[in-house]
Amino acid sequence: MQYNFKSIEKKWQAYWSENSTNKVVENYKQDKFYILDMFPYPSGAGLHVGHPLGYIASDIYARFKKTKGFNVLHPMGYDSFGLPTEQYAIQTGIHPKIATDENTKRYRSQLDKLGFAYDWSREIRTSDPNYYKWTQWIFKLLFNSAYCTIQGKAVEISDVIDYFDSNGNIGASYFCDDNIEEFTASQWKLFSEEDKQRILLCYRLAFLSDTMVNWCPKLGTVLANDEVKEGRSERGGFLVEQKKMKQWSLRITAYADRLHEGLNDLDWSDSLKEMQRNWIGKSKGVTMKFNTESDDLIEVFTTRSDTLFGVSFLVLAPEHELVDRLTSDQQRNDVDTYLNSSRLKSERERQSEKKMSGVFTGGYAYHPFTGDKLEIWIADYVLASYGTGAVMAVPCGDQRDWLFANHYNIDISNIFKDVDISNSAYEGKEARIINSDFLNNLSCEDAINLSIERIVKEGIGEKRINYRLRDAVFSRQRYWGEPFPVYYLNDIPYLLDDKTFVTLPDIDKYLPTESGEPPLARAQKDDWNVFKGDRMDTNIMPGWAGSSWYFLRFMDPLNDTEFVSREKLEYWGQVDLYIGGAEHAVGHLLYSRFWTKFLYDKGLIFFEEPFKKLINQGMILGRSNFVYRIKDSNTFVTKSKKDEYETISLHVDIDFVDNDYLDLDKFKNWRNEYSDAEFILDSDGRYQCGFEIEKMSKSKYNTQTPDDLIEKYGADTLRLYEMFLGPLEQFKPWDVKGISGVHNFLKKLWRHIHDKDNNICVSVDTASELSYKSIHKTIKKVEEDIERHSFNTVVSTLMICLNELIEQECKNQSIISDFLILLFPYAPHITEEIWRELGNKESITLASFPKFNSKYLAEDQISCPVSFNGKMRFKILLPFNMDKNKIEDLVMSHEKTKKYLGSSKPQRIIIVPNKIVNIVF
RNA sequence: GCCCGGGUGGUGGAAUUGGUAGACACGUUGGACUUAAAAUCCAAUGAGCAGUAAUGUUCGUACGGGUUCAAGUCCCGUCCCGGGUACCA
Repeated sequence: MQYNFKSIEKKWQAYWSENSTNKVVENYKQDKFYILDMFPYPSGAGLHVGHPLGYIASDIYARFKKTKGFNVLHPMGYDSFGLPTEQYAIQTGIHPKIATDENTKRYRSQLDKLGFAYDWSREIRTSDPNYYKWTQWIFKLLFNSAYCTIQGKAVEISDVIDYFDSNGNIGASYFCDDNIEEFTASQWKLFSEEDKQRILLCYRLAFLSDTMVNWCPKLGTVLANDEVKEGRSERGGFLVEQKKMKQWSLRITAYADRLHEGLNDLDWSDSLKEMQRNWIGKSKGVTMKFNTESDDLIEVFTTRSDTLFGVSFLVLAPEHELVDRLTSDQQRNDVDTYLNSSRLKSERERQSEKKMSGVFTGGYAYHPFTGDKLEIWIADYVLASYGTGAVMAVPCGDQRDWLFANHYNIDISNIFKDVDISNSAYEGKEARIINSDFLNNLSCEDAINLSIERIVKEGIGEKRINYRLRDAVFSRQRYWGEPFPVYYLNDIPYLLDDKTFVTLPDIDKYLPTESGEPPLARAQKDDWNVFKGDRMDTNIMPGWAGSSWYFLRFMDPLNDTEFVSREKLEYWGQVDLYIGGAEHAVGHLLYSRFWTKFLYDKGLIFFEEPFKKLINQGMILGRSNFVYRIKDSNTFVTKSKKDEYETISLHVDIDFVDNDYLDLDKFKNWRNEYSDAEFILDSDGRYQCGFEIEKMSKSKYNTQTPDDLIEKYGADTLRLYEMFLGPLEQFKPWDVKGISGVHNFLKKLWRHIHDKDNNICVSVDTASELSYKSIHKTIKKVEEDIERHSFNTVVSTLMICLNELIEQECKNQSIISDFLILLFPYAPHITEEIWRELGNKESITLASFPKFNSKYLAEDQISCPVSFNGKMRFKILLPFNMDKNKIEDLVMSHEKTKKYLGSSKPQRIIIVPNKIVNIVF
């Protein structure tokens, strides 16, 4: 009998489950470590080999931290609200709850087979009413809060009321809002209750407003900006259009600056932080007011106030509020035509159009410094929703302005020294400024500073920071999500009281109503667990609502009176390590940070950032195989001969292919149409398939489930192999070719310490010096590598160590035990089995990491002199026990060294064991 | 266009601070064991040149330069691949 992974893995998985080995209990005296995976959306397709990659890494790190003495929280749950399940419900009529239950069951069994050490008693599902009632609770907090720009934090809505009672809101930008009405304190007091509510709605962090939204007709819902990729829905790939609708939004823009600044201290990858920075899009600049002929003020925003004297005209967005007043009678017709045509264009069409288009209003403005008369144009390359919706056009310094000026024959003046702008604008920042009055001869940076100073001093404008980030649309017109704890009276939204939450009502059909209302409008009065006012809110929250705070709930998932208890919150704190895919860079990861900062403001949690360290695991790509069918025939030709024919390439299931060679019988049996297929083969009688690396997908027949591989090699092998594939962060194609290598490693380990009858055979005699060297070298390297999350190199290190122990015929029990503990995080089943065979009563999960002893760590290598500088210092890598004369000889005999030293002798030699050494001459 | 990554044998990848490039594994080839297969074990394996051989020697980390006694690693320029993002003023 050899290494029987099937029975071993089954046995220990059952044991761990029966004995709740992985249950985590708060131990306030022990150091904690919180490690989290991005919880999965339980789709119908189940897991493929790409999914567990991050889970394996986190499991390894969690187990490792446990052997290092930490109390490790490593929970798992499901992000179980979402679109695909609902689409499935529409097609089949099956309630999303039932489909979700089935899918999670399947996920669970797949995860269990991999031997993960999750504490399943803490499992949460976002679609569980006991969970989402707390999501609703946070929504209520957001609704009852506003953002005070002076204090720089969220405040109670009652603070806003107090402020209005004594100050009104004239002039002050004391709170973040989207209100345009101004009123005095006395006017405020005279408003009706309804009017007050309507105004307050403009100040709440969760607010209802008419906004341009991304409407996806095919999905029948609105989408957030991060759910739209290149004008299409991220899920489904349907066209998305712009539409004005009354929607819930969250005022994330209030937090733009804190979200931007907070990135600096996070231990996240640079690329990911950069993505968030770009998404927030912070730009520092200045606003400037231009007087017009008609005595209006046009306010523009610019980051390049140094180019102030290069302005040749102004451009307004078509939606700008002054367009109508500025248009002259002669131009009225042209302007109306242009406005109509641009209104008909979707955002996408506007953006895809490369040609500049615009129209002259007939109006003029005056340059605030030169007094020059500037034409005012309208063009849709200026966006109404960014900055002030108007720009000062500097054709010599901005390519868009240059193209526009060129197209409409507007003069282009040059303010850059020694720069040719006849073919394009100069967008660099190196040139000196000329033709610019008080900015002449300054560098770009100095000119920006001086110009801002003057602009502010003369009262023409003020410093301003703009953000690209927009408020997050928070409602969806779908069914399978969190309902809002909101009812309406006279079309004004009111919250349900503190203790009341809405459970998702059952409905007969999951489609929108005939009148176009969301599916929840199908629910009759009695279908709701609570019904107040004229009507209930029939929107649901977006997919990211539940996932924006789930890491908090894991600390205390069963708490019925609080979202999480203070005590547990204080103990577990921030997530120390978060592992997941980079596709959530500007969605989930930004929203979680936003909610965390908000809850921090409310004094409910004690940290401002949710995830201290983040690792993005790279996607595992599939390797698809192709066969080549000769056109209009049922004959398939091998790869090497395909160019001799006119062929169509077809995806073929990778199960029928071994090492790119097709199993002809399996292929023929795949589908009826192939049963009498004919083949043109290679000279060796085989059919070779083509291949391509693509995303794993069912339709490409290139998915590989973990289940098949576990069946064939066992979970321990799969875990080791997924790590062995390469660096965690890297995108890599899945390829099973190498799996036999790690499987052999486990078999070798088994054989090394078992005899022919499969009995454990180790020795208690003292091992050789060499063997201690091997194991201690390995202990050191494994610890360092796991700590720096280099999970792939650990596997090699362990393989080398085992090879050495085998060669040394070392079966020393304590060395083997140490080795098992090192291997345990990667391969928990086989190590647990051997651990018990060695006579240990307790599970290996309770073992502690072996202590490394530096006395076994001498280097054997000698390298040549390595460094030379003017002071005649040399660096040399050598064993620390080598004597000085020998070193001297070594140095003196080295060819290149001789060249520099001639015959002089070293004066002093400084030796640092095992390190590079300085030799002073 | 802009911003981030990255480019190392036939393949996946090592090389942690500039210090023997190619660890470890796959694959391939040859051999042992076997009636045979599977399994296992041993050996060779970056390229070129010289040699019967041990061995010696030159080239070699996308390309071209540079710094250094020493460069896969640092600097400058070019090319290619991947990701993000875009009329954001």
